[in-house]
Amino acid sequence: MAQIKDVAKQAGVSVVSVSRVLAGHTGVSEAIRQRVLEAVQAMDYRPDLAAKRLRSRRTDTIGLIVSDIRNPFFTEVSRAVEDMAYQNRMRVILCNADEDPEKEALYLDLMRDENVSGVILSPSLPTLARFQMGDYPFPVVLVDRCDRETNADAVVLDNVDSAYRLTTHLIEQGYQRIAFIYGTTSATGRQRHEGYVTAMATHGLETLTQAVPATVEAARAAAGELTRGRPLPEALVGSNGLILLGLVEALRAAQLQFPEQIALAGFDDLPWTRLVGSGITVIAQPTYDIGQAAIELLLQRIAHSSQSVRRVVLRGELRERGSSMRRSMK
Amino acid sequence: MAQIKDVAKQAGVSVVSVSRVLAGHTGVSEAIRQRVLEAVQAMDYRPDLAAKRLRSRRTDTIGLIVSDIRNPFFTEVSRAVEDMAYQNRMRVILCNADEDPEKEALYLDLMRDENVSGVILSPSLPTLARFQMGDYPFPVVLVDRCDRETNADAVVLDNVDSAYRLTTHLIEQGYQRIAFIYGTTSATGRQRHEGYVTAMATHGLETLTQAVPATVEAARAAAGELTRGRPLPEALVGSNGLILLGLVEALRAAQLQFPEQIALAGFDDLPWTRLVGSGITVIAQPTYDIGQAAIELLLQRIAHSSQSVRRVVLRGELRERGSSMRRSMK
DNA sequence: CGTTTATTTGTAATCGATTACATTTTTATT
DNA sequence: AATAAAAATGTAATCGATTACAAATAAACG
Repeated sequence: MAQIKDVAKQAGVSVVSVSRVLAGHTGVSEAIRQRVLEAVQAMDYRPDLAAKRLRSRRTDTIGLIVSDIRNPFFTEVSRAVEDMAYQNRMRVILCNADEDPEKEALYLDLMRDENVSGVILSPSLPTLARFQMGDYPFPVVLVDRCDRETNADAVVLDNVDSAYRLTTHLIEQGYQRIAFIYGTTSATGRQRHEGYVTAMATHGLETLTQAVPATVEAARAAAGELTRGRPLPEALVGSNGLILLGLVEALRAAQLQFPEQIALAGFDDLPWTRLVGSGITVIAQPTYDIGQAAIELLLQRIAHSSQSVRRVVLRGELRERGSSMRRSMK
Repeated sequence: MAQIKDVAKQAGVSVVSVSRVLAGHTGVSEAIRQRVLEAVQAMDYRPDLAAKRLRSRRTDTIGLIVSDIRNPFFTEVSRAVEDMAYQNRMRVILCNADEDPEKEALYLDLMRDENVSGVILSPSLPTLARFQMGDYPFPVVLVDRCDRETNADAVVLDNVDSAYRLTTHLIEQGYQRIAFIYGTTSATGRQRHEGYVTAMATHGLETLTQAVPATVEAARAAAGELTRGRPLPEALVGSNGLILLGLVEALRAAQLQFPEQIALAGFDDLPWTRLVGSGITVIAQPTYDIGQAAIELLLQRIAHSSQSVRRVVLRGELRERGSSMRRSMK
């Protein structure tokens, strides 16, 4: 493998000149620049990244710690982050914390070892609660999850508003006994719950909620319970894709037709939501945009470590699906 | 940040001793070992990875290049690879090639720059066709995709057999006009097609196939065409999860009930396959096992670069779902 | 007990780039 | 044309660990 001194010899210049050309520095004559580039081409020279990182004390690597890689929301965010990162000549180390605060801590530690330039993190509740800017030797941008108190750069959905709009939409369709099943694992569930509560209160309706761990199984169990209650809820709303999946399974198990006997709605526009029953009305998240915004924030923060804290709030899009059975009853 | 010489000073030993203790070398007295470990603890010393990698010429990093991170198959494989890698003190760089051979080449190049210890790759067709062991300065293990000629370590599903079993299952249920829609983007589609053809021939049935790019849209279009043909096929089989999704959409668009008017089956046990209609019979892939096997192969190859080439073939599991409408007709 | 051998420990060189600083060359200015 | 200022180039030090090799210490043996 050719190294910088070989290139220098070939081009008849010193190693610094080669280094400067490759770093895109100014202050190097066009003649030398050409000779160096030729030599680099001819020898197919690749700088040794380990050496470069050691001396320059920069890794140009960012860490992405997602809560659950199986959740399509996060895979889409990852895709965006990866695309943007490589466009900016940065590398990505992807870590999947599986909603486990310990794994999260472990990976954050690892990021320190790797001396990353920055981290994008979707924190679990305990981590979020403890989170302090400056706890880490690298900038951190939160995605998907953060709360009012959090003092950190973040990119999130307008959870409260989206849930409010979704709930109001159902109410306008004539539904009144609307139950909300939400995940307690993350801050998003809480916020979406808040929007639901507000919407119900605004319309003078009683709330009916179930807080569960954000898993398909827990949601199924909770929905099973709700469907055995009387009077039967008129609609069920799930706070994310996994929970929504549990709800569908529960309705099938209880042999309840939707939307005829009970309506369904929720968050995350997963491919299957248009295929079950006559489709499920959902709030779609701009996942790619979220990832993109996150890395933009991070790159800005890396460049200007002391700029003011920013929060990017993206709007969820209501996608109405299925027949609106109750509209006539309004 | 503490560095190795600080630890050495604190422990009253030389830097080599510290290095040796941390490397887990033998030939270091218990007394020194203890003193060093104490100092390391006390100072919260973390070796500088860039320096370590530069001098040792090893990165203990593996590259994982998947064809499409949005495909749940690959996210699950990634999860397994990541879990196993970190258990073996290795890092993972995840890259998503989006089924684009150019991106694939780009990432393989990047792996060389990163001086990775090895790579796990799910190759696109062009890359697979050109693939030669020894083309890369690191070992490569293929996953999901390889063909008979490929001379490389690989972990794959028994695609031909699984497709044969799935098709035979349908035939035994009384279906005869069975259409097979398969992706042309990867080797798996071809192989599954082969299993289908063999099963049909064995039972003296005529084949009916559509080769499409492996996307939801293409599958939907192809299925639309098939459903407009007369006589109507009795069953549609999709060669992977994305195609299956396209088939479902096409049937909905054509207002065909399944399995009453036309049956559906395919590959990949995605969560929604049990929720549409009365469920879809599928071949489930042991995704986690595939990832696990891949990294095991890779670690072995890294340890013994000249061992003989291995291919791990895992068996798909038939998961029957939905009512078997035609059994009576058999 | 002296000599050989094995085991610990330490000194110095090294990995391959970047950066601080010094030097030379060029350009601008009077 | 002489001098100051700016630009281009090079020399040497450096990043923080590992490894080759040498030296010191301990164990083994006749």
